[in-house]
Amino acid sequence: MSSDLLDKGYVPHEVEKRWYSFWEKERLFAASEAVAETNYSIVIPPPNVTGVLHMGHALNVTLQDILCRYRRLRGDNVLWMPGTDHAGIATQNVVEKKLAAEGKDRHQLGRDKFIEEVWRWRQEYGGAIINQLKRLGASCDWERERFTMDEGLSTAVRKVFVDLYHQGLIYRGNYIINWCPRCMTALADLEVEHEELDGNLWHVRYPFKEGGGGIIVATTRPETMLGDTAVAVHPDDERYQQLESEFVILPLMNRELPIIKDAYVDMSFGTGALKVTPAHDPNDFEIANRHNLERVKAIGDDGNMTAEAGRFEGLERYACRKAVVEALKTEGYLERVEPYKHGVGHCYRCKTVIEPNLSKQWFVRVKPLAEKAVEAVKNGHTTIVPSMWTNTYYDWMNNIRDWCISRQIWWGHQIPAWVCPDCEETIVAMDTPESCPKCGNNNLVQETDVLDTWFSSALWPFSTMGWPDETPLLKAYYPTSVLVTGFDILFFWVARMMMMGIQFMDDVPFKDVYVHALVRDEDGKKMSKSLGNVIDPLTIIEGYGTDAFRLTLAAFAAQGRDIKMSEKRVEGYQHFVNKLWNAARLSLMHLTDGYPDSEPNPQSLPDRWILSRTQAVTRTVADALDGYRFNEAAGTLYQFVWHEFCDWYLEAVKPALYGNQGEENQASTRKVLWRVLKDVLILLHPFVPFVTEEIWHKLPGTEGSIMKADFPTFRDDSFTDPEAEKEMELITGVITGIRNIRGEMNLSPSMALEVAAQSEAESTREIINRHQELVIHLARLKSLSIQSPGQRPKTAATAVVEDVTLFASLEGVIDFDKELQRLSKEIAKLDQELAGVSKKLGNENFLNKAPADIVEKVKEKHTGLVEKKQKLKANLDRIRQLEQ
RNA sequence: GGGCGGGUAGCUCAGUUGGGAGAGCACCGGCCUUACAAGCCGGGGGUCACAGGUUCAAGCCCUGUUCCGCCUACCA
Repeated sequence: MSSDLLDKGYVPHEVEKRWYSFWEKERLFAASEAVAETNYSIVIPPPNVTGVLHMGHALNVTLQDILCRYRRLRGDNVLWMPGTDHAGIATQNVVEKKLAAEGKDRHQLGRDKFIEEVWRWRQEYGGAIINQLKRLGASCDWERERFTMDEGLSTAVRKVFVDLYHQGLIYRGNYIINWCPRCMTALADLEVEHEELDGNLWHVRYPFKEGGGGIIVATTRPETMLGDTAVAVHPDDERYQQLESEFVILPLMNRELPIIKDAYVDMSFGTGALKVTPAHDPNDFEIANRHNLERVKAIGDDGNMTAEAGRFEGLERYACRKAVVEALKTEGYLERVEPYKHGVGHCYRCKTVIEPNLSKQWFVRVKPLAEKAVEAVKNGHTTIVPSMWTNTYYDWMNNIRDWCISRQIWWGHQIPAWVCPDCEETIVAMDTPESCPKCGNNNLVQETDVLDTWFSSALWPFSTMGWPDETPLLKAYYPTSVLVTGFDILFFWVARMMMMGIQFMDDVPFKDVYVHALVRDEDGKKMSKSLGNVIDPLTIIEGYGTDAFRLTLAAFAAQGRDIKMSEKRVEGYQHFVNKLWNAARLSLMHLTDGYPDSEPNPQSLPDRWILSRTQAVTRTVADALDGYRFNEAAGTLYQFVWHEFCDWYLEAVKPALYGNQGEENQASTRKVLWRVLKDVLILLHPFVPFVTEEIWHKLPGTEGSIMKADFPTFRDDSFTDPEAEKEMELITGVITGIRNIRGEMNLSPSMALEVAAQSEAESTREIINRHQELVIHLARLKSLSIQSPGQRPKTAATAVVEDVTLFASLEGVIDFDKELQRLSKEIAKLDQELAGVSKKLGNENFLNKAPADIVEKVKEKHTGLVEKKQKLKANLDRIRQLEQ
C-alpha cells in the first residue's frame, strides 16, 4: 500500500500526448478490411483544408469518437475514415490573398502555376486541422486519410460527372444564376445567405410611348432598370384593361418597352405593374422566356455597369444605383420613395451581395435523384435522428431546383468537357479526347470551369473507400453505419450524399444520420469572429484537459438543443475527471494484485449493491449510446461514478479494505473493487479516453490498451441483485436520516452519537442489525441499538425513515426549540404530500378507473405517509412535554 | 409567407410509452473525517410561459394566445 502510485491531482497534458502517440504507434485506430457482421463505419465530415478547429468540429468529432471507441469496446470492426475537403473558393481566396501580399495575382501566374501554388500551400498548412483533431483524441484511421483532390477521389468525380452527363442528368445552359462579383464565380442557390436589410422601394413612372401619364413600377434595385425590356401587368387587372398605349418608354434610356400580361404579377403589390429585367432577376427571366423578351445584361460580372447601361457604363453597381436615382429625380420620373425591408442574398464565402446574373453554366437535374433520396428515408433505409429533421429533409428535397455545379475558379476538379472550336461539338469523357469525333479537329478546348466543391463531397462515403474500383473496403464498410453532422450542412452535404450514394452505389450512404446541435457562446449567440465571442477549443484543452472538454460536450449534447459553452462548465467536468483520478488513487492503494480471471463473489451488502448497480448503469449507457443520447450516457456515468461509486461505495468499504473486517472480507471486497473500477474505466473510456487509459495501465491485472478491453456484460443479469439494492436503500436512508439530524442540529461531525433504531418489523430490524457496522461507520456513531418500539430515549432528536424511527440521543446538548422546528418542518412537508395523495384516494373515479397497480402504489404511499407522520407527531409531543 | 425548436429552481438545462419535478452551477449552514478543499456532510429554493380542452390523472396529449431563437421562400 503506497500512495506514490498516483499523484494527488490529475495533470492532463503529458498524459494526453503520451497515450495518443502510443495509440498511433500501436495502430489501434486501424480498421481491418475483413467483412463481418459487426463492421461499423463512419466517414468524418471533412473539414476545410483551410480551416482551423472550432467548437463545431470539436463537438462533431467528439461524438464520432465516442461512438467509435464504444463500438470497438463492444467488439466491432471499426473504420473511421478521416480526411479534408479542398474547399475550392475558400482555399483559392486564401492563396490569392497570400499572393497579393507578395504583390502578385493569379492571372500573372497563369492557371497551372497557380494550382501548383495551392498545392504548395496545402502541403505546408493543410495539415493543421488534422493535428488539432488529434488533440481531441480522435481515433480516426489516419493511415487512410483522404483529400477531395486526391487522384482516386478525382477519378470518382470524373466518372460521376461523365455518367450523369450521359444519363442526361447533367446539362449546360444559359440561365439566371447567383453571381458573386467578388469571387467572380457562379454559386448554387444554397450558397447564398439571405439577410433582411433595410432598403427602399423606389416608385418610378414609365411614361407611355405617346406621352403622358404612364405606368408606375416599384423596385428595390433601381440600377436594374437599365436592363428592363418590358413592363408586366396581370391579365385580369382591371386597371390595365384599356391602356392608352401598348408601350412605355424606359426613362434614362429612352427605350421602348412592351406592356405585357403575365399571371405571375401580383395585383395587390404596389401599382400592380412590374418592371421586367430578364438578365438580372430569376422571375423576370422566366417571364421573358414566356414572352420572348430580349435579355439585356446591364450589370457585368465584375459588378460594374456594362455598355448596355448607356451613360452609366463603367459605374460600380451601387454608385450606379445612386446615379440612377438622382437622374430619375431630376428628370421627374421618381414618384416616391418608401423605406422597405427586403431579403438580400450574400455570398456564403465572402459576404458580398450576390447579383442574379445571366450566365452559361453546368447544372445537375436533381429531381429524379431527390425522389429516390426521399424514398430511402421513407422506407427506413436511412434514419434521421432526431426525427424532427426528417420533415426538413423532405421539404427541401421536394422543392429542390437544379443544382448549378460550375464555378469560375481555378482550384477544383476541372470539368471533363471539351468543345470543338470548329463544329462546336461538346465531348464529355473520362480521358482527354484526342480529336473531335464529329469533325476530327485535333485542337479541342477543355472547359475551364471547375466543379462545386460539394459535388466531390457528395461522393465522400464511397470515393474515400476506393470507388469506382470494387475494393475490399467498400465491401466491408459501405453503407456506413452513421453520419454525424451539424444541421447547417444537412442540405449542402447530407442530402447530396444521399442522392449520389443511391445513384452510384445503389444503396444509401449511411444507415443513420445523427444531426447534432450548434455550439453557441454562453449567452446563446452563435460564435463568430465579428462578435468576438469565439472560444477556441485548444484554449479549453490547454486549460482543462481534453477529457474534461469532451465530457462537457457529451453531457450537453441533448438532442435538438444547442449547446451553450462556457469555461465554467468545463471546470465542473474537470473536477469530475479529478474525482475519478482520486477514486482510482484510493483503489490502487488497496489493489496490489489484479483479479482478471476470478469472478467476484460479493459477500457484503456494498459489494452486492455496487455490482448490481454497475450492471444497470452499463445497460443504461449502452442503450443511450445506441440511441445517440450522449447526454444521458454521460450524465448517468457522472452520477453513478461520483455519487454512488465514490460517495457511497468507496466510503462503505473502507473498513473492509483497511482489513478491519478480517482477511476474507478484505479479499472479496478487493475483487469487487477491482472489477467495478475496471468496468467504470471501460464505460467512461469513450468519453474520457486519456485519463482512463492512464489509470488502466496503473491497474494491476490489465494488459495492453484499454481500447482493446471488453465492454462490461449486461445482457445477462448475473450481478443484478434487487434485494441488495432494496437493503442498501434502507441503510443509506438510515444513515442520511442521522446525518440530517447532525446537520440540522449543528452537531459537530467529530461527536460520535448514540442512536437507537426502532421498528415494528422484524425483517427491518434484522437488516439493520446485519449492517450495524456500516451504519455506525458512515453515520459516525458511538453505538447503534436496534429495538422494537418501546421505551423512547428521553432527550433525543428524531428522524423517520421508511418504517424505522431513529433516536439520536442528545443528553445535555439537545436544543429543544431547534428540534421542535425541525420536526414541525418535516410534518408540514408530509402534510402537503398527504393532501395530494388523500385527494386521489377520495376520488371514486380514480379507484375505479386507474390501473390496480397504480392504486395499490398510492395506497401504500398513503399508509407510509400516515405512519411517518404519526411517529414524528409522537416525538414532537414528547419534546414539547420534556421542554416544560 | 411557410416550417421547426424552445419558454421547468437565481443561472444553464435534463425529464422517450401521461401516474414520484430532477441534475450541475450558484446560495445557506457545518467540516482539513486516514483518495480528493478541484473535496466531504446537511439544507433552502419551482402556479413546469398563459388560457382552455381530453383524462380518474397532464411538465408530457389536443386547441388557442404570447414571447424568444433558428431554418426556408422568386412579391417587385
